[in-house]
Amino acid sequence: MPATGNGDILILGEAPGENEDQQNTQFIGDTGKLLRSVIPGREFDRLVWQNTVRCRPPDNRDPTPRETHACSLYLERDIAEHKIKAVLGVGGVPLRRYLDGSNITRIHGTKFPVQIGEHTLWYFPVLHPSFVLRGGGDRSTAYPVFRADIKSFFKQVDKWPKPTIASISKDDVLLPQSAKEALSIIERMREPLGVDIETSALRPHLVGAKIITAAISDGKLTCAWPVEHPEHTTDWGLDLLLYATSAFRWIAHNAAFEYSWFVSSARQRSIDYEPASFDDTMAQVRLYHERETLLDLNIASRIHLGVAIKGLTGVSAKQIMAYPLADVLPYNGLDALASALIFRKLDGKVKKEPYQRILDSVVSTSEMELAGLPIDLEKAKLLDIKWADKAIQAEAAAKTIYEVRTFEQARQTEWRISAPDDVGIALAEYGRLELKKTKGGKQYSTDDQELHKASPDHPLIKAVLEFRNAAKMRSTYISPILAAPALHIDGLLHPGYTTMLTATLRLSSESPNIQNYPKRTKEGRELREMVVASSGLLLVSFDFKQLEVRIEACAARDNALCSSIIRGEDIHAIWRDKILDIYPDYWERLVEKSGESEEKAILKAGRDVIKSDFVFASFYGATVGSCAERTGLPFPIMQEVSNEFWGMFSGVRAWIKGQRREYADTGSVRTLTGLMRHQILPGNEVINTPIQGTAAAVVLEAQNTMSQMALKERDPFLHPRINIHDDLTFLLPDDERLPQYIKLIGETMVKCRFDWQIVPLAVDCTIGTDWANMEYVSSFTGDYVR
DNA sequence: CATCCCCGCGCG
DNA sequence: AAAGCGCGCGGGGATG
Repeated sequence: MPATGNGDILILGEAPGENEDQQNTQFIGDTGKLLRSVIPGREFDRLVWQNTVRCRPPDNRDPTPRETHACSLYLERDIAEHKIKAVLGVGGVPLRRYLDGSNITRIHGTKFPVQIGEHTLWYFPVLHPSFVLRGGGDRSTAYPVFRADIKSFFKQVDKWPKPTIASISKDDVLLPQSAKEALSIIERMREPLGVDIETSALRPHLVGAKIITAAISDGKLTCAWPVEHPEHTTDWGLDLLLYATSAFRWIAHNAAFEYSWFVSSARQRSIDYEPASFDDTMAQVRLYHERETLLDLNIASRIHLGVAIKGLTGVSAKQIMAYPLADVLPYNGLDALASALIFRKLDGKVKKEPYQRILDSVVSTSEMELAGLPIDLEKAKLLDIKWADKAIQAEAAAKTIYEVRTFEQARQTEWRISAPDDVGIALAEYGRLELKKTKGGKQYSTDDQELHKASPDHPLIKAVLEFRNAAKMRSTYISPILAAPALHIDGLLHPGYTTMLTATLRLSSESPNIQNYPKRTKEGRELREMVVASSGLLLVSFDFKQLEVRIEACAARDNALCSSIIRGEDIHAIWRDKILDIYPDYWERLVEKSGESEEKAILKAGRDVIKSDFVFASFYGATVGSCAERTGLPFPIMQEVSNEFWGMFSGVRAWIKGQRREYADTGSVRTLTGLMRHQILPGNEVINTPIQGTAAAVVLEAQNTMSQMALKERDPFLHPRINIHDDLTFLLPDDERLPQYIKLIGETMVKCRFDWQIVPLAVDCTIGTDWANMEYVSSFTGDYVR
């Protein structure tokens, strides 16, 4: 099938459909209609239409790579003939042809250079109209993104510079043999310097972790040298690295990694070291692309430099220790080079405020990771025994139950209490319970709620839930603490944090995830006793009060909500009390749900339920039915409460509507701090993203401020030690200085730092010798502009 | 053996 | 079809 049309822009589809095949032309039918409907009319006479594969594959399947390849010669000819300057690539099939391993839902709307035959041109991927049609056409959640990308393509295509592909080769990497030689190369470079290191382990505090090689590049000159590589250890490698990164501004792809290795290596050797100011290409890329992922240096280099940097050496980062030094050095050097070049491409092209916040968080978060947390090993051992015992008992009890014995006899296999599949089959097929199927329809649903609904006091269900709970306590929360002393050189617990991974730029924590240690039930909270203050210190937590509600109030500028906050009302407690007034029977449900017996504790648990399952849920778009199910309130009661709620907060309701409109118009949403998110978003994420993202920025700003103060004053107590989204925890001296520290931190955290703030921020301060038994000491409320 | 997904569940 | 959002982790199972 020949190309249709005449002009300098190629619309490149996947493959002809049936009608298109018969009529010998591209993009007819519904998909073509939808595509044409979003292309500005004046552009039509410059369009050339063609498909990646020129013949229709049977049954409308995706073309194979071989078929795609076979047609590429024709495509080259079309491009040369029409002097095509840019390709609007429609859907995932042509995208994968030019950017291997990428995903259209992640990369739509991003131009990158491609080499097709002799020609270098821009490729701009957009969603496929058939994907949009499947989701409901112009009512689909994908439609705003589809339309916005195509509009922006035509708006910008004539302003784009000529695409270029960086000429990079591993022969560019110089291999100095001495400190003197390396220094003379580095001194010929121009700031800022791209820097990259290869290491034997992911984190510097792990036992046996070493920097094996290092590399520096300014985009023209690049050099790489061994530090502590098994083949060759230099006595100058580390010193040179520390010198260069303290004397010159530097750039890294994920600077937190480099920062924590540099600082940690210096401190371990008692070297006085202060890193120079730095930039982070991962942060640039994260903000430039306005969506999560797309962080990988290889993809970034492919998009921004035209070269997949990792493909040039054939070294795999995951098994770096398996390669000879002669392979590692060029690999290391090219990463530094790519980082230096990407920085220069993106410098000045990302929003300053969010970018600076990420750079600051590199320091504060690295310091948090490096500092680690003291643990009580004896307590951990006791808890391990306690929960192991509970697990054994629950499993033994389950094994005697009729359904399980029948399961094992009938199937002649052992019934496994930890396999949801076995649990479902035993209950539904060898017992008489009705269980829903899971989302994929593959198994019986056996989650807590479903089992409880099926039969609240079935002995097998009780045993399974007890076992699951005990197993989770041990494997997820206790065992990482037991393992910590053998893993880390200082014997402390070092949860790791990532700063750029999440959709809203919240931090996330891993190994272990310190952000999800149990808190809501008494029994679960006991696990927090494993995290303790070292002697002479106290754990001191500062928790932002109702942070997301305050932000939604600012975003919506809702009078009722703002006034309620300014009056200092506890909105979750108020709605809990309203509900208990209307429906006193709910008390029993709260008693059962919380497992508490004291009135105060039950009220607190009730507040938490209403907070997460009604107030927050409603603010983020939950339906009345879902709120009713989650809180355990009867539907009519929930309906009544909900009506009153929205009557009161009509401003929030209007803001929610406005958010949906903004997404429909632009395919993007933004936080109050200017962080954009441009990707396919289901309706309720459109609401959640601005709120959660703004809250994350507020907390990060406080974290960064405290950390900067700690470095400036040379007072390590001021470094936050834990970040849990609305909570910063510190380890402070338990002496006469404590009140001043608390006052300083509390007042700093609630300071008004944003022009959109029309209600105050507030924090509650709690202290304890362990992380479970924290007592309230004071609150701080900040200023605000109204 | 490594890697991915599913399921379930802890936190904000 | 969508059902509040955001995370990480462990066990089981399928895949290569």
